[in-house]
Amino acid sequence: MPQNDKVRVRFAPSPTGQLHIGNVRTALFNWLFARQKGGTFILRIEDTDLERSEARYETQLMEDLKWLGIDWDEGPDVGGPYPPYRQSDKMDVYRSYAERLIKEQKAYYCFCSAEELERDRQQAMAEQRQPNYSGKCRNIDPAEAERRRAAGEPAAIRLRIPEHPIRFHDIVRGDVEFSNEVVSDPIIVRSSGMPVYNYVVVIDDADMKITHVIRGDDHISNTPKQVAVYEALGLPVPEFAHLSTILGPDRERLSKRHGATSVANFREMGILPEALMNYLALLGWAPSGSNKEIFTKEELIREFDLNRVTPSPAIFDFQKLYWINRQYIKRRLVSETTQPAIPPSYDSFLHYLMPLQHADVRRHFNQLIQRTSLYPRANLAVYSLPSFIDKGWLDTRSVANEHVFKWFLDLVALFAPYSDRLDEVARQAAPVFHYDAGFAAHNSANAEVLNSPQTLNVMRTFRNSWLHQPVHEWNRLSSIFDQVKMQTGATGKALFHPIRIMLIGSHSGPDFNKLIPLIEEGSRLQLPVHVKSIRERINEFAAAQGLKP
RNA sequence: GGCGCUAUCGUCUAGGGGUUAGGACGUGAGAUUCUCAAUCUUAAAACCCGGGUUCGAUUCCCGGUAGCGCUACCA
Repeated sequence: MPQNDKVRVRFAPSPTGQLHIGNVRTALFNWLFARQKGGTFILRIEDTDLERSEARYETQLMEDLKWLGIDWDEGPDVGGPYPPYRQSDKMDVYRSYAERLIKEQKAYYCFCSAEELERDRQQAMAEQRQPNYSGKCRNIDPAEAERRRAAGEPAAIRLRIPEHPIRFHDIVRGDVEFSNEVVSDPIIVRSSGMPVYNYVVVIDDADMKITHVIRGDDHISNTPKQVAVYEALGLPVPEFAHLSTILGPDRERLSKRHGATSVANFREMGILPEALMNYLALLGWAPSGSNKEIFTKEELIREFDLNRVTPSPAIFDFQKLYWINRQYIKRRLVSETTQPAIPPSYDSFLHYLMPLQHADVRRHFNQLIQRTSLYPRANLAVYSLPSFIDKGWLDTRSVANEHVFKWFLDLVALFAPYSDRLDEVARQAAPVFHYDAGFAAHNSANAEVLNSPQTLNVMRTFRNSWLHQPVHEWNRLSSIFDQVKMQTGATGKALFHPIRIMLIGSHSGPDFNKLIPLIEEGSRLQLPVHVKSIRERINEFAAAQGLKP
């Protein structure tokens, strides 16, 4: 075991699909451990399965990690002292180690066919025995084996498992021991010449001087085989830490049918990266005796402790993630308003409010417009509105657009605290963009308010006050409400509910002091979807309702 | 089937031989702003079962049960 050495850990995903949240958690724990110990965090791409590996997943995986705030010191893109960092570039190394093992008789050629092996396995299962390899080729004379190979007979290479129990230490689970009875000689190189995962992973980890192997506990049963490889090769065995599985609400391994499972999914939902990191860190780990829930990245690095990681599997709780996300959304909004030095512009929107990449911002804007214009009787199938934003609209930082962005900023700032996911903002803000007077006047949800005795009077009075105010400055807003209050005697709900129905079609919604200015300002902007002014809304409502002046 | 891992409120967890078993999410109730959301207060809610060790076990040991994983010429 490497002593006094600097910590070196690695995250070794296969680029076969979207980065799964369980793997992200593994990456995070490796990274936190490395950063705390002042060690090295390595990214290695495990693409020995050439059939399923794709280059695009490799790039995406790196982007996902960066988005989350995880950086690496060595990897396929940045290089490092122990290249290559992609397994497919390393085949000859694996082969030469295998030849060495054969020469030292620690491994041997196996001529059994796949069908033969499968038959043995089935039989063992039927007889309720451990399905081990029979050991048939174990004692074939090396010279004989060479002859058969030369004759063209296909052969895999198997490792000779020692005759004693294999034990290793696991930081999360303590000492683990496997009887050699249950670990039968594993294949390390296929008859095709392709080496097998359980073998290459050892060589890679040893070559890269990995000190701690932190990975998912689905590897725990493989570990004895790997330890045997270390020992056969005479390489130092690292420390292991096997992290528990993340489950869905039904206690099955978290998968797509449970909803979001990839980093990309969470990003699209408007989960902030720091919220995701915070939540994931708390899934299977908690600091001693602490009641803290919200941790900055720095706090996580300082307080993380591999020894305190829980061995039991954890169910992924979306509700708690959303709650944490809300905490971070609020924090962002607060820091935005308490830092007046930052102009409320496109840039600040990009960098402070929407923690998203450019493409994401564009998509969120699009969604905002798309969804809102469909409200309220939405047919979600009709989801393709003009993608005006893509046409460089966002990139043109003209003065006019600065106003638009400022307005969007206010819009998001008004509705974001109502949301625990950023993608919810669009839905919340819908009434600003879409106003349907007929719906407002006849929606059954509004019936109770509409039928109450004071309602008509309040609506009429508000309408008159508003329409006869020549200039509606925001500081006059309260005086309008005071007027209506005085003339009708209505207060509280009786006052505000009818007016809100008239203006946004629903009796509940944000504070008028913020909402009305926002609507008025929006109505004067050149937006792709016209925001109806208060005046327009009042008039349309009156027409739909048959309201007389 | 075999082997392995795991087991504190519904969920994430703290704790630990004697505790009113703590916190958070969620849930219920109340307060509050015109409403909803948010916020605040508050309530209900847990040591898987059986043996052993011990004066005492939720905590330590053994067994059972259940869940999950592995059982490949996948990673």
